[in-house]
Amino acid sequence: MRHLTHLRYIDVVAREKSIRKASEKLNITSTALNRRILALEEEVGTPLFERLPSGVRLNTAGELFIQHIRSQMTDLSRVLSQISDLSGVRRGHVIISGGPEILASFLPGQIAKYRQDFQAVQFDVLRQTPEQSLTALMNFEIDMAFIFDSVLPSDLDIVASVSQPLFALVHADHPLAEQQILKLQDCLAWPIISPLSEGGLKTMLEVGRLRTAANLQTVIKTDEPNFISDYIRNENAIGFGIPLSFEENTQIVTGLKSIAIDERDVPPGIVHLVQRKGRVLSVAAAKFIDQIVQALNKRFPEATR
Amino acid sequence: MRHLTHLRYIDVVAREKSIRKASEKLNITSTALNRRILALEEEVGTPLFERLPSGVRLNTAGELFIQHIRSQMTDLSRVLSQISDLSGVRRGHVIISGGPEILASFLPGQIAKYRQDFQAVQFDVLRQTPEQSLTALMNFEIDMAFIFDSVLPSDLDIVASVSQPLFALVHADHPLAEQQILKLQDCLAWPIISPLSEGGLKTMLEVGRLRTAANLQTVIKTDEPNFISDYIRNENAIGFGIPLSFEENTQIVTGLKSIAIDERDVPPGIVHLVQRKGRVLSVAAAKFIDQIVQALNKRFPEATR
DNA sequence: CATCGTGATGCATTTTTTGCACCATCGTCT
DNA sequence: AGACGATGGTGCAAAAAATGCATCACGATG
Repeated sequence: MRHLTHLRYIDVVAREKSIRKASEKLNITSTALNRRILALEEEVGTPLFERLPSGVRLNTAGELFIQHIRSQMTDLSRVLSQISDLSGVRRGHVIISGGPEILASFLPGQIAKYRQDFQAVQFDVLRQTPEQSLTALMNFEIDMAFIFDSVLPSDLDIVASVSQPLFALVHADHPLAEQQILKLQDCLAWPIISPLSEGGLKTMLEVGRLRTAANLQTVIKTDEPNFISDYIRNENAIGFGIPLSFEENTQIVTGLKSIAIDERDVPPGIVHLVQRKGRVLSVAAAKFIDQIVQALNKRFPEATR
Repeated sequence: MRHLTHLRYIDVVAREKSIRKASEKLNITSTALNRRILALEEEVGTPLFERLPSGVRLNTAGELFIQHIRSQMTDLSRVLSQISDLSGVRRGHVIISGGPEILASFLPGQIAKYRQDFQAVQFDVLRQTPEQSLTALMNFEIDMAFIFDSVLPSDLDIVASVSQPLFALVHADHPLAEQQILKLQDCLAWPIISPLSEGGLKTMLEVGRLRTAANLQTVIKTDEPNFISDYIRNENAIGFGIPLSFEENTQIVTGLKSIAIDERDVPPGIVHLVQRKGRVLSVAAAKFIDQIVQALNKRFPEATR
């Protein structure tokens, strides 16, 4: 798409903050790229970049303009997606980001299910912090994001929210495995695998620790649900997670057991599925969101809204 | 703007429904234009126009695409307006449409007032039926429209609404001129100037006629407020209009008098100021809307919302 | 059946874009 | 302090793209 190419040039320069770097990435000479930018600035009537000895940087006008460029590019790809949808085959590209909690069990399953029906749809799955996800959304870099237990700015549309209580994860042979519900105090006797990054799970557990004065013995810090699963098969440790990170009936599939933590000890966190406010997604992305929402409603009937 | 030119080509072809006609309008040969379109279709991967012996017509994909094009063009001009606003001078282009009732007194006054502050802003004022206004809004041809007493589709944002009771217009020497309020029956003895086009004023008057069984003697049909003003200076006829079409104190300026019709005879109509839903207007247009809303609130304190 | 108007196409020409070599400027490292 | 390297900007020739002219093929119209 010739049109798109022109726009992409500016976009890459803005991202690379250097004409020469960008020109390499785009496989053209810096001369050509430089001239395009000068020509564009001429047309707009005002410089869009500040020239620094170390490269270029967007000025205010440039920020405004690049925002428009990016919006145009994603808008165009949405339209092309709609057009290709007219001929029957659903093509498209869906870009999603989320934290480690969300990338483990639920999302891969949903994408696999979606791709059973629409094989021509390609997915990009990014692991990002909530802050990264939010700026990526605003820069049109991703279509949607899962945000776990974080404050949301007002320029987002919340597509779905699901309440996620804290669960302890233990081996099926663990002494606690037969409990229906656990107090945080019950966990004191065993080594703990606790979350590493700030926010989300870590905050939840922190709240619990303060409420119950339970001094948990952390032996490992990690955010990876899969690492936790594998580890507690080897030592009688206790890991923590939210239902979205694990299979619906953990024990059958993996020999593990997930046990709810008493909500009086740890109040549930909330996972939001968000998109940029007012943005119209491609057919592929919109349909995928439909599926996600449906799946959430089915699996967490009371916790979803 | 080179970019804009490319897009405009497609847009004009779609409007003219003929490559040759469009090429004349754009001052290029049909060959060049034709090739551009073929190239574009190649890039998109599917034809956008149906070729007919009488010209071309957009197909479904084309409709989708042209919508995107138009949205892009107006979006771009908005961004450029914002950018030029950064340097202090407010430039811009505001396109407004409305029926004859709205174009007479209120709107010219408001535009004049706005241009006192911002001389670099250019206005296009179109006279259109409500239906034309609505399609023009959806096609990004106009920034905002005044719609008088018509049903509004849901893909519009109503910026302001003001209730407009029916007024009779008479010469200052007319026997009825001293009345504070008129029943429709009072008008039977004089020749009537009634609205010509369907909708708006005509509907209001029709409702009154049915309610009161007043058989008004129409001698002239016209929609032009200025014609009505001029005519009733010459014959003791009665015209009708809404406050927005006339000066605030008619009698002083023009020797005419406007007298409210009893609202039990004719319920007031509503004038809506609308824009396309979700569309972000240029700085110039947004500021103008602010001014309009403020002016409406000031002049019709109870009738505005 | 001739005529008119439509979009498409081959080819020469014009315009635009690109690449190379080089310059001026500034930060950085020796 | 001075050499070095990286940055964006520019003159000029080559390459590429867009344009215009003449012409074709097709269908509607009178």
